[in-house]
Amino acid sequence: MDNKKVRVRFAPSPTGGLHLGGVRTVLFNYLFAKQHKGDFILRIEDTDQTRYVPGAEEYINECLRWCGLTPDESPAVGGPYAPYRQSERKPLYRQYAEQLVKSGHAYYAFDTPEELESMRERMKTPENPQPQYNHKIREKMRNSFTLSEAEVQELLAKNTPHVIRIKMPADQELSFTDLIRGEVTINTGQVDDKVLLKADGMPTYHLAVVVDDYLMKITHAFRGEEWLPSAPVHILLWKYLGWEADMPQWAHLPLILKPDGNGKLSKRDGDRLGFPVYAMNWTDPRSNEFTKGFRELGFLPEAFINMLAMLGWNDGTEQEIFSLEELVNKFSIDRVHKAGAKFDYEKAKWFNHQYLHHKDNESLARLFEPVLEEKGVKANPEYVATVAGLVKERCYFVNDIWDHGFFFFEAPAAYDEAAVKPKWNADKAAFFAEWSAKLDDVSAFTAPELEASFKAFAAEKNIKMGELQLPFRIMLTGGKFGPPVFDIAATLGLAETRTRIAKGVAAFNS
RNA sequence: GCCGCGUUGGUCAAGGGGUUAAGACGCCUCCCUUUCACGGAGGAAUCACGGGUUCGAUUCCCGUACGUGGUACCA
Repeated sequence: MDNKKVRVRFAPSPTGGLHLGGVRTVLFNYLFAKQHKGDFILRIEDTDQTRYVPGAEEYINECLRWCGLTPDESPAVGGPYAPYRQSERKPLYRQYAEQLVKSGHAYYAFDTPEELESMRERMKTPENPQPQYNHKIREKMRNSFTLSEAEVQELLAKNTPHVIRIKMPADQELSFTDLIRGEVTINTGQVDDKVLLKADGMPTYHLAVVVDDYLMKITHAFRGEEWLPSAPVHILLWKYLGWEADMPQWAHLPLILKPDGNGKLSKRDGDRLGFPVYAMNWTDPRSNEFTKGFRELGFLPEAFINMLAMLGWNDGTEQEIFSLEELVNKFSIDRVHKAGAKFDYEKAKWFNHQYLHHKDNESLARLFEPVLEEKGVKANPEYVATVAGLVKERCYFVNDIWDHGFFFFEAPAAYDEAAVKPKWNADKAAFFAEWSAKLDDVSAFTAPELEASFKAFAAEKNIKMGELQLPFRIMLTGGKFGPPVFDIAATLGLAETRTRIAKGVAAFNS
């Protein structure tokens, strides 16, 4: 279409934790930008002062950082189009709203909130349960259509609170091309005369996106599907302001839905169904309500990102595991699904499992370090890495390393005696005592050597391997779990293995 | 109510006028392993419905149903 540098933006309002769907929007923006060697911008849309939540912006920054989706321009790092916080751009917007009034595409409205409320009450009918301030109603309200020029000027001069609303055409089919949905047509009569500039002088989203996207030279605008119905307002604004040639291409992303149907996924669903919805832990500073995040639950950022990418997009092959870099290369907006996707936490866990399974032991050990610390365990990094390597394939989360390998850090406190005792006898007790004594002869304290020795001695004693392996495992771990027994013994080392055998034999004998 | 968007197994989904309609998650069976897992081999399970168009529709068109979003001086 043109060879302008690609510039996209993620424009959240700082009202709370960052929803998984928001992160996906960030992701798609980021992938698209990076693929086209373009810029990814973070713009904070804090035009609603009543909804501003302290800390939310920092939280968003941290989420992006954790995910590795860092913006090229943002309130935090600045950039050539600063400021990137709409509240700080406040003085900018009024002139454009006024320009629209002058050109006849917008008008002053002096209706008070109470008047609006009463209008809605009055006009409400079963057929029209939600009356809009539209081309019909505006004839009945207090605005620069119904008021004389003189009256308007007087009200303005007296600083009467007022808003500026767009004048939507009564009946005009407006079409545009959506990168995901193709041609979309909406009748302008269907949407109300949206407020552009609020009484407090702040722009609404509708004015602010258009003005800022223009000023910041945004080329592609990706946003959630919930914006589709108001797209005509934005498109008209681009036209009325005379910027049509610079209008970004639109892409309305499908929504992420509740797993059990009925509606878009919300924080509440996470609480209800037992999974996270926010990227990271979030505590609402007002209500003190705490919400658990993917990060703190043990998700790896690369797994989280990968999972999100596959929620609504695929590359047409059977590949499901993609690095960020691969995603940047392979992402294409026209392969984004049109329909909303129900979130599947089981699949999300599977992604994390995949990443954990294939992560190198040293990194895993580092991630596991805090857990060990919390348990009050001191262990050298090499040892932890070995353990991680042994148990990682059965872990979904980093924390699971403890559940599957705690016995590497502390001797079993109790034994699953029911699994051993029925078949326990003096021969077996003798076997372990003697084998334990022979352990010095093993050429190297490794799993294969140990197994060979164990096997040979079992044959000598004429006891089946199978009869011995389970008791051995239980001596070492306390129960029927863990990696292969000889790996455990080799990792534990000679002294510890011996101690545990002795303790185990004693326990089983009693 | 009105308007927009959507609809392939339970979920994510490939495909798109003629196919045995991929694959993944989950579930089940078996193999490996005398723990669990990993891995491997199988299995159950799908084109919302009705009309067209066509020699032939899951695929194109139109309806209906259902889902979902919007309908704020919130984004």
